[in-house]
Amino acid sequence: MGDSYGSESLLFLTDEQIRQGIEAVYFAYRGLTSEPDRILATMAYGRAHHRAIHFINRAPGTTVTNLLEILGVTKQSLNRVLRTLIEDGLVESRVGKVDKRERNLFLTETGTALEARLSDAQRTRMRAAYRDAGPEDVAGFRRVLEAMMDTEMRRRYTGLRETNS
Amino acid sequence: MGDSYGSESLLFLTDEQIRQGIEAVYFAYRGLTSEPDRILATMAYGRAHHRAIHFINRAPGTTVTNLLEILGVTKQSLNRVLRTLIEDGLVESRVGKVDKRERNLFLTETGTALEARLSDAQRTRMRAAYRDAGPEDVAGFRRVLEAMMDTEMRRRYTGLRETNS
DNA sequence: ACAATATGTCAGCGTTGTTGACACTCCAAG
DNA sequence: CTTGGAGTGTCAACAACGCTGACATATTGT
Repeated sequence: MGDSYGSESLLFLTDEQIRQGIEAVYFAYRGLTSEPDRILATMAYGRAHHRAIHFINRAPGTTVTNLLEILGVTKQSLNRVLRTLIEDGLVESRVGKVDKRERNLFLTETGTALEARLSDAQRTRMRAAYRDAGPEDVAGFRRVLEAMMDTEMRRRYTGLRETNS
Repeated sequence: MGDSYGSESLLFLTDEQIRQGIEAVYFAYRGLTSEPDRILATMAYGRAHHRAIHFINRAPGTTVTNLLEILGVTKQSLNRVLRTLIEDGLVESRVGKVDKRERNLFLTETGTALEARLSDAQRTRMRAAYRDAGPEDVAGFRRVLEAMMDTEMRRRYTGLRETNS
């Protein structure tokens, strides 16, 4: 493939080139989830559990509603996953201090350990890809991906960073 | 965010920076599938149907086994999807010429129309992202993503291109 | 003839998404 | 203080789409 998508040719983007980009995201997503999926399958968990664990770890103390918005699922669906994680002692749900209706979610030690195991697998792959490419490519990679997230998602995404206090 | 991932800082990649890349892929994948999902939901189809249609369009005449390898699912799972697509007249299954055990898959006119509608939605978003970034960024984007696909996937991916004759 | 391949199909199961309905707690406005 | 609404949890039912296992059929190659 080599320089088939060199920068000079990108002024005129064919549908074929665009399609290759779409497929690349699809395969990359699959590559990023395959290892965690294998780990989770050995303990009766799935990708939904991974997502919950990931974002609780990322923003400890987040509320259920906040998590619902980030994940874009219904509360019934999330609740089922959260319940098993709490029962299994991976997630702790504390009643909110200011608003007692809210539940602040935290990973327990066990939960943190699983999170680390799952994200290690992903980071290893990610680091390898970053290394195989190069710093310039990584910067471009990030800029295109951020441009791809729709407005609503970017709001959630950046909003989450502020929660991280 | 701005230059938080400028190229000079990437010589030292923190776990935080890597995690942001992982999340970006997740959100980008979601952004890429949300519109097609909405279209498909109106006609009793799902993402699995989209994937099948996409790769049959990409490599007309592909066999069932080939498709199984690309999609990485079981034949039972694919068969369920393929059956409905054939029944609904979106996909045509012709007995192989050289090997009569094989079935060569093609999109019908209706199937091609749906494929166009679905990929139009994705291409529009992709083009917008490419435009918001720039040629250099797009080249980096592609290089990192290709490095992310695991060896097996890249084999299938590139192998598919040759089938396209 | 026989083994292997490609495909299709049936039955059953698990995860994870959906709607709809309902209950409870708590906050805030009237 | 009462009432409305937000945040949360839960039950039931359902659909999409993965999976395994088993079996049938046609075809191919040895």
